[in-house]
Amino acid sequence: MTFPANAANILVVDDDPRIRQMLTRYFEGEGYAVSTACGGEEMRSQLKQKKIDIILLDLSLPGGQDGVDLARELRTQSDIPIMMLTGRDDVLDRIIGIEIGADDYIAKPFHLREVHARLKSILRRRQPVAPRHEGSQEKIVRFEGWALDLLRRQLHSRDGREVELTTGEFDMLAAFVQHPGRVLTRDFLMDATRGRRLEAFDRTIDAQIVRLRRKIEADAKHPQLIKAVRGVGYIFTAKIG
Amino acid sequence: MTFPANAANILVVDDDPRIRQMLTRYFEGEGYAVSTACGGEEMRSQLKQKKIDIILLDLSLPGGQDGVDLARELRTQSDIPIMMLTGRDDVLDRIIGIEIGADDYIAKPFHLREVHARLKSILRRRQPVAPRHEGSQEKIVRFEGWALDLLRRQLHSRDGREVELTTGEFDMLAAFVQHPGRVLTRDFLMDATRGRRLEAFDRTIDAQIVRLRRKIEADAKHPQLIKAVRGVGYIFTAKIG
DNA sequence: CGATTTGGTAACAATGTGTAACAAACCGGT
DNA sequence: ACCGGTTTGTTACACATTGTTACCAAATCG
Repeated sequence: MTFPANAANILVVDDDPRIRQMLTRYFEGEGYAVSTACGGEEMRSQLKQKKIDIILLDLSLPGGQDGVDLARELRTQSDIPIMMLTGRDDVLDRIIGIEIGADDYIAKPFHLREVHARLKSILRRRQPVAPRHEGSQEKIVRFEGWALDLLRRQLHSRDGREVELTTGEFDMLAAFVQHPGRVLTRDFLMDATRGRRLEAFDRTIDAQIVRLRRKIEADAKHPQLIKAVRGVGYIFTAKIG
Repeated sequence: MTFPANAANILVVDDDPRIRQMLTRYFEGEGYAVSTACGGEEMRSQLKQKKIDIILLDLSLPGGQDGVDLARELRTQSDIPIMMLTGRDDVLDRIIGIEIGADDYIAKPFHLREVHARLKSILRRRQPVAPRHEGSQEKIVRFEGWALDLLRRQLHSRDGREVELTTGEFDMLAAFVQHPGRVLTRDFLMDATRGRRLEAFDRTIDAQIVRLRRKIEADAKHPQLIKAVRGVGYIFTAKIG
């Protein structure tokens, strides 16, 4: 299942309630889910309860454990991205933060937009996009003389010749062969092939269907493989071999 | 094999040529073999070529990777003793150095005799350590007739001939073979190959992809190994053997 | 059967990638 | 420090792909 980048869960760990509130307000406004903790104890309990995607951690916390300790502790247990918030813009602070394993560092006072920008950057580069299919073994799907290689993203026709598919065409066809004989809604296809939502009056899917049909249907006027289901979406009607 | 402490191979990593020269002259005068590097790149290539017994490493290096980064990287790959050289005698510096895994720490400006004394001390401590177990495990990845040696940073073609890759090309290919069948975002690739962030309108990755393709794709016009995924990044589509 | 809705498609706009050419940075050897 | 050869980053433009709009035809409805 995909979600927009800003559906991420943020955990803010800072002893200053004003900072917590500021960050919470801002990021909730941006569509994130925000949890807060004022110290290590609370942080641990939050982490146990919720799936946190990134932690904004104050470098200097009161009490026995400051941010450095917490960050180090976190690193031994998980690889949740950490962005350190610190009082001064000091090279040494930065070195410490990065050394501990923080993914970024930002000095107070900070601009919320900058925090947001960096946070997005971290979330993006942290992990490559989820695989579209599991395993690196052979995954070749055959139908009506065609052979679609899901790993190599290649389509071969009956005579073994490769038919080049664009990114979008391949993703679309892959979605179909993985759900043969089922009606796939435009919403579903949009999510599967573009990872986006379908807007009102959006003909993106239809246009892409036309393009795909032109490459794989014997007679694009009378499609045999991909048929429209009026008012719903499309269905892949070939038998998978 | 044992050797007299003075026969040790020293690698000096510092961007300041005066420092390099000073240390080289002195230690060569004392009977050591001295190699130098002014940055991370050179350090790695020296380490590949020569058997190094101890590294004198400047804490603050210009460029993307400073001494802290390098020390951390080194520690993940070997246990060669490291003596950090740093600009100030700062407690924090010391803490950082030791935390990274440096064996000792000395502030500039230093007396050569003191460096020598500490160096001997470290080497004495290290003597009993078992000989390096480099290559104890090969890391060779095969795909489509190619063989990529991740430790030696070499690529061999089907007929065993070596194809020379630049640093950037190798890093890029290494990132791909380690995540086969996954879409890698430009952000991810930038982080993995340059350790930097992707700027807006940054075509660095694309340019590097072109260069890599020219070396490993049979037909760069119709890439089989590295395919673009529109709007996202690239995917390595070969089966890893 | 005419009105209305929905899908098919062409045409074009918007966006993204491929690539050459050049500039900048880097490296190894004086 | 300087120099020549590499390598990498940037820019510009060509080309490819996708998104949007408009219009037509087919299907559906009353």
